[in-house]
Amino acid sequence: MQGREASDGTVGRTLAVLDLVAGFGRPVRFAEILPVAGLPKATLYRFLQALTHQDMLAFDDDRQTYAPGMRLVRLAHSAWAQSSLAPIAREVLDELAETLGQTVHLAQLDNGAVLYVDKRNARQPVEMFSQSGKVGPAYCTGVGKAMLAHLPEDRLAAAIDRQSFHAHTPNTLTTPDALRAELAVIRQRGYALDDEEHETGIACIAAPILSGSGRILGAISVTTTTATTSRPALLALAAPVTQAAARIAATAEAWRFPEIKS
Amino acid sequence: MQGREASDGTVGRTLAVLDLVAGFGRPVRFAEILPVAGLPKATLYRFLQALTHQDMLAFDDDRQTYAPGMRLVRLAHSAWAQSSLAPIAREVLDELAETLGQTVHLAQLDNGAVLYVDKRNARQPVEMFSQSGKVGPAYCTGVGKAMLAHLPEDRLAAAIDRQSFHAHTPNTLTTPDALRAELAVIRQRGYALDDEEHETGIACIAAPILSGSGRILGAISVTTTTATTSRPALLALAAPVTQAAARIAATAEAWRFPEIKS
DNA sequence: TTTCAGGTTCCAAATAATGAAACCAAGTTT
DNA sequence: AAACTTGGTTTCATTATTTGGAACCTGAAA
Repeated sequence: MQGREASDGTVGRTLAVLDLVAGFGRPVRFAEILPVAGLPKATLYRFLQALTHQDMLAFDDDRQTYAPGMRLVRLAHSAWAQSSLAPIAREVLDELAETLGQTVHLAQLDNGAVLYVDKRNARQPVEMFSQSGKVGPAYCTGVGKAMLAHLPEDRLAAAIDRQSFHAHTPNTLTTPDALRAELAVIRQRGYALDDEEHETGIACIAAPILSGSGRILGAISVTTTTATTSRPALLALAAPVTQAAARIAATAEAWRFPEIKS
Repeated sequence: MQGREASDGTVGRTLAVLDLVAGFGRPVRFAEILPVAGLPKATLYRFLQALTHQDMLAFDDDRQTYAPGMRLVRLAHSAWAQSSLAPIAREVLDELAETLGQTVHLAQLDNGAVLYVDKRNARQPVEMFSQSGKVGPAYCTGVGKAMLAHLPEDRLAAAIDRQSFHAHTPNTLTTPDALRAELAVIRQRGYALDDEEHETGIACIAAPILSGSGRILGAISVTTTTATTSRPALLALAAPVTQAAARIAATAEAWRFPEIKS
């Protein structure tokens, strides 16, 4: 549930509180935060004041609750536009979703968890509000495993440490060893499968997006339901998905090193 | 270009640097930030370190540049989902875009500027942060004027103070007085028009979203091109737009005061 | 009226932030 | 190759800020 470790200085401590408030997923009152924050009353109070004053939190006068503020939305726009793979992958994602007619996700690894940065819905009138920014587990999702498989050992160990290994379904991998074994297969084979490991009836196939130097940048996946798509049909998606990932990687490469000295 | 005034404490100062970096709109180097930050080298350095360590900024080792970090995207997801009007207005927006077949915007006022929190493109798929989180001027946009028109005097004065009054087109209102006169009309009439004031060839009609107590919550607009839509046709949209705004307001009201003690 | 819990403010001590200056590492120029 | 630059990082004594226990509000309930 926690997250950041070295809470350097006042800033770190304050931002931890911000995370905390955001983590509730709903407006919260002072008294609800106090026990979980592990800070003295006065200190927490000052932090909340500062964050509110900075518009990182919004305080509802009537209900006396704190919620994440709009400044974050503004800042996230920049972050999304310039630090995520989303703008780079946009066209490939459009095309993939179009030709396959399935739901497509683009994700990046964030602190051991999967951070979805973009999504294309099959066709439906969007049942969930925009998934960008949403986080999910790494050990039981296609994109998560695809990325973990290409992490250097030290970072992998750290990431595995943070997994909850909750058995969402009978197929969920519930031990580090089982996961590591699976990752070896994925690395070898070039793509990952989520075989109803997160949600029964939902399967997906995912491919890692790797930089030229082999660093993992992100992953994309195509999600299907077992009801509508057979196992062979799912495996048939391996080629288009890995190819799309490769194209994104190539674009990213070109993008990151544009100005080569003449 | 600046923004927050009372830079309370270290946190405020640090977040100001975050804004600064985000404001560049592209990865920046230490030396580029230093002159505009107005901080001693060592101090700026420490701030950047802290922000990077906190994942609010991402540092590119190769290119030695700072860019907004992914933690912001994660946090913004919460903010967007629980503090913006977007989730509340979603259905109305869908419907409005569907029936009118035009581009629809949902915006909120943020620090004197317009913050777009959701959008429906004429036909295209939804892209979250690509448009959400974007900021624009208030004095020359439909949603901006619709919201300014319902601001209490003190906040209005502060907001007007922050407008640049740049003449984007011949129709742009370029003085506080002209703007105030227009706002009176808008308040009276119930909706705002952007008559090619921001961009030639683009017109829009916008309606404010007001709480029961008359507080301005946000605004919605329908955008059209003068090429495809005549003036009368645009005015004909007033009814559906104001009605949609009213429905959003009603939903917001219900949403904000759900649990009345029994 | 009393009690109580959720909030807010005080203030001396402890701590963390500050920033001028020194330093380092790559280039560039002379 | 020695002498500058430019861009970034570290030091450290000084100083200002943060800290948090405790006192204090304030509105609601008993």
